[in-house]
Amino acid sequence: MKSQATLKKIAEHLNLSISTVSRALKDHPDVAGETIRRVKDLANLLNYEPNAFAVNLRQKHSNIYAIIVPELAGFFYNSFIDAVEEEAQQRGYNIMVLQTREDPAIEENNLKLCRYNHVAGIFVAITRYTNDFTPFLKTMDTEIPIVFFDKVPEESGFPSVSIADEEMGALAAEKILKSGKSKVLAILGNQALSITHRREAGFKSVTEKNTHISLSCAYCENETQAFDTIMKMPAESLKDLAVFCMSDELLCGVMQGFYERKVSIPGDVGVLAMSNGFFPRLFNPPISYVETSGYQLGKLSFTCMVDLIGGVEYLSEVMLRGGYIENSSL
Amino acid sequence: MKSQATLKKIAEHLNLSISTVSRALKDHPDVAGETIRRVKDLANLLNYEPNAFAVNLRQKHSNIYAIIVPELAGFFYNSFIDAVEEEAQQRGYNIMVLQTREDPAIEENNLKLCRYNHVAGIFVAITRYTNDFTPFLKTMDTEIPIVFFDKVPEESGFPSVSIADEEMGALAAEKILKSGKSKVLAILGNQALSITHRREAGFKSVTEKNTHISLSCAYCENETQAFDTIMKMPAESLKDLAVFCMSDELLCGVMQGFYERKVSIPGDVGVLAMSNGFFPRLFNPPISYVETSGYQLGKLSFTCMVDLIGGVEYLSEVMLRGGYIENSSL
DNA sequence: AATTCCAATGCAAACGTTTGCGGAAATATT
DNA sequence: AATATTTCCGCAAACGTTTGCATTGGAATT
Repeated sequence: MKSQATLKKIAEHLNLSISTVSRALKDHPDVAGETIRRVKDLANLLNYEPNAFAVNLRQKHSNIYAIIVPELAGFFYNSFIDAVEEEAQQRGYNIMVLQTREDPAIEENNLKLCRYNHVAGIFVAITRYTNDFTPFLKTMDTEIPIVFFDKVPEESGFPSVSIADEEMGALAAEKILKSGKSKVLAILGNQALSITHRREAGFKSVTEKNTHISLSCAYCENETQAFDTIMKMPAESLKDLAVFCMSDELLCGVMQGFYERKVSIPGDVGVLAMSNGFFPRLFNPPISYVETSGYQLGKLSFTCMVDLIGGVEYLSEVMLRGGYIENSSL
Repeated sequence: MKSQATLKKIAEHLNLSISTVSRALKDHPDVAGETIRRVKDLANLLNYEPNAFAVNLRQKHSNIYAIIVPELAGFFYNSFIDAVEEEAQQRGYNIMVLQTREDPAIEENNLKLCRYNHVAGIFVAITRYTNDFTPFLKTMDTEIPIVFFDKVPEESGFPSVSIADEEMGALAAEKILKSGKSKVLAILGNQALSITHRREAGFKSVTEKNTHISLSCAYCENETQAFDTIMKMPAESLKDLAVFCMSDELLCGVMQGFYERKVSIPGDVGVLAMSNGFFPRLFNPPISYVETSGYQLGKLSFTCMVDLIGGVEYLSEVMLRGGYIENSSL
């Protein structure tokens, strides 16, 4: 039923003008206290709720921030979203989450949706296949501020917030060396991704200094490939080995492989991951990890967004550091 | 910068009326082919994109569906979202995801946002504390169709799509009995939730028929409580025992407990869960489970939504069945 | 008593679309 | 050659707000 209540209807009921009603509802000093009361009472009675379309059309922007991520699955982005949502709520903004499924075409479509809806701002972690940034430039042209996070464009110049991947990679390598294993295997992600480059570079910067250990690397697109990598390893190499997994997804694959092959951790093989902290606890033994906090990344990204909207000109590329959480896998 | 291109500007450039431009862009038969071409060319050149605010204001609804869930973390809702998104994309709709963090106040606020933005429809899994449904009724009053899924209101009368919890609970019990263990422990969720009631009822309907086994139940709010439950069990009870976990979250807690206490699975203790299938693989050994597919639930919910919009009057409460996936934990 | 001032309200334009209706020119039908 | 039909286009209203600028009546100031 219920043709929605509008300012117009309230105005007619009360023999007031639309403008007065509008102002009354926002406690504008120009309108008499008595009138404000009457208007608000009736508005309540009629369940009046402003029409966002009209409001936004008038003010030319909405109070919604968009977060675009490759995948919702996993726990990293969720904590990021939590953080951003907290900040947004406080300021009366809302969050809309979009996922790209690692598909640049969907990513482009999502950006379009954001433009179409004039969102207040966009937080985006790009897909692993994104290399054409014109859709982003096009969006920025419409004055919609964009903050890249986690998966950020390789070439700089965009406002971005990410993990200090090199440093964290180096930290991981140091811990791995301390384990005293003679062989090291690094399970890395897609080679096309800059995040892989950076973590790898950091990791190698440390291992290369120690010539007595032998390092091998495997690049895995996903959990299954990580699993296969472990399954295909000759048995003798599964001794005196330390494995570094640069992501949760890879860790999951690796651990399934180790379970399957019944290797003893940390006796024969030591394991260290980079993670948000959710998955490492699930394994037996719990996995030691270098922490990459999505939550903190979210908080940081939000302040970056606020800066951007405030007109800060220097395009900052912020880096976030995390610590080492020791469990019993190394 | 960039004052956005509008119909008006295009019209002025081409000495046409706004209406003709509008129609041209949607290939209206009333406008000449030649004109259509000219309009579209210029629109492209100027990067014209319609203003959603204006469009929506005019048509009184948006092309966005909202999905409201208690938590994004975990994998169940993600697969649900995937499914709904697939269907929506095909029809030119988009999805906006909102989370309530199990807080009815946030839930109410999210509903408000949906009303405010006149979304095309809402899919909602209610929080575990939701018992006042007036915000939902209020929303339905505004003609926004709502489909409840997974966590649905206890009292019927709302269009809802959920797992056939009783049946699945019974199936789980049957499998557990087949394991031949003499003791059974059921790790159940919050007692206030109808989902808990239903799964428990189904489970008990089977176990009660077999008087020779001893069943105990533990109600756990979260992973930690499940973990604690296991940790507090006397050692002697960890023999000849089968454990049923009604959710992934609880399974995670339980398995950490078992790891910690070094119980042999399935030798001493058998484990069976209800799950989407993601987590069970991660454990050692992989856990057998009764499957509850979020993906299928999503597909089903969408058709339910379409029905609802199509004006189907009978308020259906659809149930989804799943099979048993045998791994090596029981 | 005339002037100024302020408090309270209304007018009207604007935001960018969509769409029913009507009109003019061109074409087809007798 | 007159009428009927079709083809193409524009007018104007409507969607629900917000807001700069009047306007009104009455109180305060001279």
